[in-house]
Amino acid sequence: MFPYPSGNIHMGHVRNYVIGDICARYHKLKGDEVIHPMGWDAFGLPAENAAIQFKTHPRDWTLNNIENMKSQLQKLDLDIEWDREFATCNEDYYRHQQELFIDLYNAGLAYKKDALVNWDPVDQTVLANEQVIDGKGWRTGASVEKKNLSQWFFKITDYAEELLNDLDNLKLWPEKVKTMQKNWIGKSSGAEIKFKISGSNEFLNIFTTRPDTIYGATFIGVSVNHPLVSKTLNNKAIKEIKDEFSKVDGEKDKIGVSLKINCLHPMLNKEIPIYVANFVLDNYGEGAIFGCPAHDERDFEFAKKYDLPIIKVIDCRDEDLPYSGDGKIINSEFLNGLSKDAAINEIISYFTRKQIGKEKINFKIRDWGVSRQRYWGCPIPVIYYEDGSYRVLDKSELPVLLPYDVNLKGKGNALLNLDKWREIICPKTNKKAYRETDTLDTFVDSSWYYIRFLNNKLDKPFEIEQVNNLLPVDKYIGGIEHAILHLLYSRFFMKALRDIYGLKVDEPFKQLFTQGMITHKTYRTSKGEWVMPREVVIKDGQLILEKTREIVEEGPSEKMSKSKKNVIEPDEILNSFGIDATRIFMISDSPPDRELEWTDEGIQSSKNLTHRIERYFSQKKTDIDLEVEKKVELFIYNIETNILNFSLNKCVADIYTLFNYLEKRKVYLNNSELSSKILTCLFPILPNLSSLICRNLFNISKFKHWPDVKKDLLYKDKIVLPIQVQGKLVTTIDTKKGYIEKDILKLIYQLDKVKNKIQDKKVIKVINVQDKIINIIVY
RNA sequence: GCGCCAGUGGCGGAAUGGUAGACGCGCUGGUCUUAGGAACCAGUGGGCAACCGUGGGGGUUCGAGUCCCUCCUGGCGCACCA
Repeated sequence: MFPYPSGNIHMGHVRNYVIGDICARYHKLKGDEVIHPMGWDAFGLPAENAAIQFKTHPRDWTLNNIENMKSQLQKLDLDIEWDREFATCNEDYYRHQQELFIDLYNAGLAYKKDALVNWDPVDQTVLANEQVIDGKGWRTGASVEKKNLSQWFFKITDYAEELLNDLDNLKLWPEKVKTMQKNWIGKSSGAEIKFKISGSNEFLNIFTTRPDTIYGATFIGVSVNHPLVSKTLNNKAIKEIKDEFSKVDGEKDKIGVSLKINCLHPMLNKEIPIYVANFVLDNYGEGAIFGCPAHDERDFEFAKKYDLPIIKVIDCRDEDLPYSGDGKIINSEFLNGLSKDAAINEIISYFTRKQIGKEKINFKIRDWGVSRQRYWGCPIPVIYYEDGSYRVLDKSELPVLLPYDVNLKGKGNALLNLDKWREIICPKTNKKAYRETDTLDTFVDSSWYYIRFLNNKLDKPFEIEQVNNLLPVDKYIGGIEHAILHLLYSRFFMKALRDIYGLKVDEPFKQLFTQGMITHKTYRTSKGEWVMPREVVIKDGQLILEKTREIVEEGPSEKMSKSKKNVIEPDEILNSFGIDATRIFMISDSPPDRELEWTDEGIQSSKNLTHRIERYFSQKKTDIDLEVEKKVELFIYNIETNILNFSLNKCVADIYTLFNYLEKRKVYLNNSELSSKILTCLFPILPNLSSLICRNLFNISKFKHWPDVKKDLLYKDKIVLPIQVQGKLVTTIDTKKGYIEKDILKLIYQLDKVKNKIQDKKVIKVINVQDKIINIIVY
């Protein structure tokens, strides 16, 4: 995943890009066509906030950071094609995005509507549902407010079913990410039922997964944001209810206020009251429910509190109420005696016949709100006329450039105050018009950047042929935090573009690898102040702060963060330990998908390994025998297998195993053919060091092809055969593959250890797994 | 509450149902010395031993860290989803 240019590369970036670089270098050596690009996710709020804080311009701040981070990345010796580089904040990227916006609009996948949206009061902008975590903005942590605003949306819900189903085809994605997306899409099937409002000709729509319990409905609950509420109550009354609701711990207490109007029960000749209830969500289903207290925990609690009738419609013991399981339907006229599923079918067909309801599949996922009320983003190519109507621009009218000269000091969106940019005369109608001042969510930028990497110079977003030939991305590496943000949006984009352009690609990323985070020990003083690990020393068995001699306490290893002062700067590490040791450490201690704890010992031993390899190859050549050759072939095989499986920690173990063997036997390969093979295999992991040694030994600077493994040399003739008695290991014997069972048993029975085990018992069975193990069963 | 993943030495971690602990860190003892952020040699799961050992308890199997059931613990995600 491409980085956000926040200022400096951090260790997480280093790990991410080293993993990818090892794969890329390996595949290049194999002769595969590899595209290994880098770019910048360069629009976004941090730039704007930083610009205000440091009195600079978001563009200058961003471009500066890019320059800095690029030079830092280059120090890592990454084999990146910098020709493909771009930043999403530059015109030559976002102008094409504006074109895609127009495509989406024309395809009916982008639309504008008034909606209740998430408002981040700190960043002063709207956020998509995916960007609100536990009711708080994902970047600011501020409590999100609900606002009714006219906003642009992308119709991701059109693809809900496909986004869900196609997860099954993503065989090379972590199960965890797929589960998260599945939960987010949130498909459930049930029915939509129309309840007639008493004394009115209007109806209230309700979604339920349990239409079989309709006869047990004794009240209606609506969300406080439901249209019926604003129609019935005045603003003051609504505000009072909201205040009331915000006072209780919404997760626990179910409270409500009667709207003092009723609904007609669709099956029974009776009226049931409508309540505004705090536990009814406005963003799920229709924002309205029917309450069936006997068979739903929440409804039960609510009914108890407000003394509403509880009518049992599924046969169960009274003490089991509320009972939400399966059972025989009772008290429900023609449904009586049916099971849950049969009753659901029966009642839905009844509703359909009577036109008071229908079968309904409901999705939790909502359309993607993409409008942001901030300056530093891609302008939305739309103009508004004075009568309030709007027009999406033609592609010929693009690009809509983001102006540079803005005043960011005022509150709100700087573009709103920039009349000379905002006001135009529409060239089509000659009428006065105003540009859209909302910009696109930065997740739009990152939803198609991998396509742009195929050709960043093209005068249109992409070439259809090229997309068909080269996508999906074979290996995509990044953190799991994007599981339902970037990774879901990109899947939607790929599918939408497929339908618009007739592409043959369904999914953007064939294999997803989620790398673990890097952690480091934390330390704090007795006052609770965080202390940098390198300022801590041990004195008389006590951890103390070197400067002030204060006693400090060691905390758990946690994700590196500036606030906890446990950050390690890549620049410093590269300067003291070099590229190769840094790369080795990034992959050595843990599997790449798990946490990696930063330790001083770890980076030091990585450095020692690089020295050791260097020393090894400077030794004079000795005789080489077949066994050495076999070990080298095994090494090639193992490294290759482990790179392909992302088991990079095992690659490091393979390196140690090989050099332990060679040095133990004092076999030195120097400039032999075997050295060349070993160095080629080291190249993806240690490009700098292996190139250097290669130049010294062979006077060539480039590695040729990845060596083909001589499979016949992997065959092991001599084996150590484990001998078990009663399934427990007793001893092992050295033998050769293909031994004759009868002959070897004679030998085995003479071994003291075996004799002692068997004693005078009778051998009743011998299990010989040829060349693997022998198990003797006695009685 | 629901879902997913994990639990193996002092630590990070290896083990297509077939010798548990590869490899590394740390530690112990030693060697060398151009005194290094070294290097090298030997050792390092527990136990004197027989033996015991992969979170607990069952099961399948000739054989289980690995498969099944169940419980416990930890992590992550979702969570009033009607």
